[in-house]
Amino acid sequence: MARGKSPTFELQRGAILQEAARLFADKGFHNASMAELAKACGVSKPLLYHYYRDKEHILFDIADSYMDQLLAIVAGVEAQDLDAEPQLAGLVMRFMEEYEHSQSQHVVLVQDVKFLQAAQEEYVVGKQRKVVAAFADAIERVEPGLKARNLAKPVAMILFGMINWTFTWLRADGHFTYADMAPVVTAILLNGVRGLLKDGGGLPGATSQQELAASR
Amino acid sequence: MARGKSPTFELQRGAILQEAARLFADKGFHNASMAELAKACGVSKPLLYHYYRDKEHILFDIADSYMDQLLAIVAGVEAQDLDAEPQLAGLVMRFMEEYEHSQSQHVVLVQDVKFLQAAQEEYVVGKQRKVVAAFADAIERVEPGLKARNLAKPVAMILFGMINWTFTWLRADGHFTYADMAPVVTAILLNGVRGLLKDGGGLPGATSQQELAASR
DNA sequence: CCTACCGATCGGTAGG
DNA sequence: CCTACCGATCGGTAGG
Repeated sequence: MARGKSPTFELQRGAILQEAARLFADKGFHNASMAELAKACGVSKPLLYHYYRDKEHILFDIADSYMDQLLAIVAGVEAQDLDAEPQLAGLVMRFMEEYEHSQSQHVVLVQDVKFLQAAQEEYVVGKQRKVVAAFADAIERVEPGLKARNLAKPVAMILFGMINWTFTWLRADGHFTYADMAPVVTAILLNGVRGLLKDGGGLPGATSQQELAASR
Repeated sequence: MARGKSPTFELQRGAILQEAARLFADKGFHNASMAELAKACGVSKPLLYHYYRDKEHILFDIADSYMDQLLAIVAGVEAQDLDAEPQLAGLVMRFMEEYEHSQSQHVVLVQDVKFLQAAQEEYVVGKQRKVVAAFADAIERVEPGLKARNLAKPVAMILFGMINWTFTWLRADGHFTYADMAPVVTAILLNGVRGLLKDGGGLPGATSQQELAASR
């Protein structure tokens, strides 16, 4: 008869996951060793293999469980049935709040997911696509004219650029905080998107582009 | 008397550099082997060590020479003595044009520079800081009010987020091109920054932030 | 005594 | 849950 797992199994696993996220984010997946991870967790290297089959499964669990967190945030904001602009602002605010406390997970997601096997990578990327679709929908509600030009998704990716890039320059202990920057990002996005469809707003084919080409 | 180096030395070195950028960007610095690089270059592994002392010097040369290219673009736009908005738009346009043709170099810069020795990393980061300062100055010229709030540099980093993140979603063969997206980014930035200092623009302390906190 | 370049193998360490 | 190891592959260099 199977004895079942120790009641502390999930706790230990979670501790390993958190330490691994920190280590992989800091040193990179291939430059971080299982021996280092074992030492950081205060356990032997073979014991790590009691909780995870191999190094790649740890990477997958970091990325997959983090995507579940982000999807839960999306669902939570959508359940509030907000108007278009507060909903988009809420998504940005909630994501940046989450990012502040998940820096390691996010860095791993961005820099190491490509090292997963194709099937596992695709599984994580599928969840990422759901998040992008939710943001694109929210953007489309704010500026419905973007839909006709298929610009909702590109604008969503531009927004993700603004907030995801914060990992390279925003420090939790720095002069500016995530709470400071979330409204700035929201303002740039909302003001920026509102002006996007006007004449001279800079859309492909508008005059500003040709002026730049001429000044080359 | 020193005979000097072969006339093809610099050509060979440049070819290795380009191939290494492609390989490191694709597989990551630590997951790419010198044997693979040698094979991709069509030379023996020992011959690589004739052109570069070790693997890390290749990484440094990729990042450092790429930063020189970006600094040259900044200098070129500044030499045009444009008005504030055309100058900022020009910087964005030129950088995205460059990015389109330097995807590998840019990915290496973003994901692998942290693996350099501290002194070499700091050298590259110093050049990055010059680029950021140039963009922050251009942003400040467009919206001088940002200076008092020390927001020029954060807004510059938000802009770099928009354009640097394109590496994760813009494909040279995709539906949208860099040439399509540069004006969109410029429009979002210019419209966004213009509205940033107005009441209700979403700056730290503005009502929108408190509303979101209340709706939590 | 230089450079250019090879096949073979070095000392160490990776994941398991 | 440990010590002790493995097959393989790493970055870098030996002799010629």
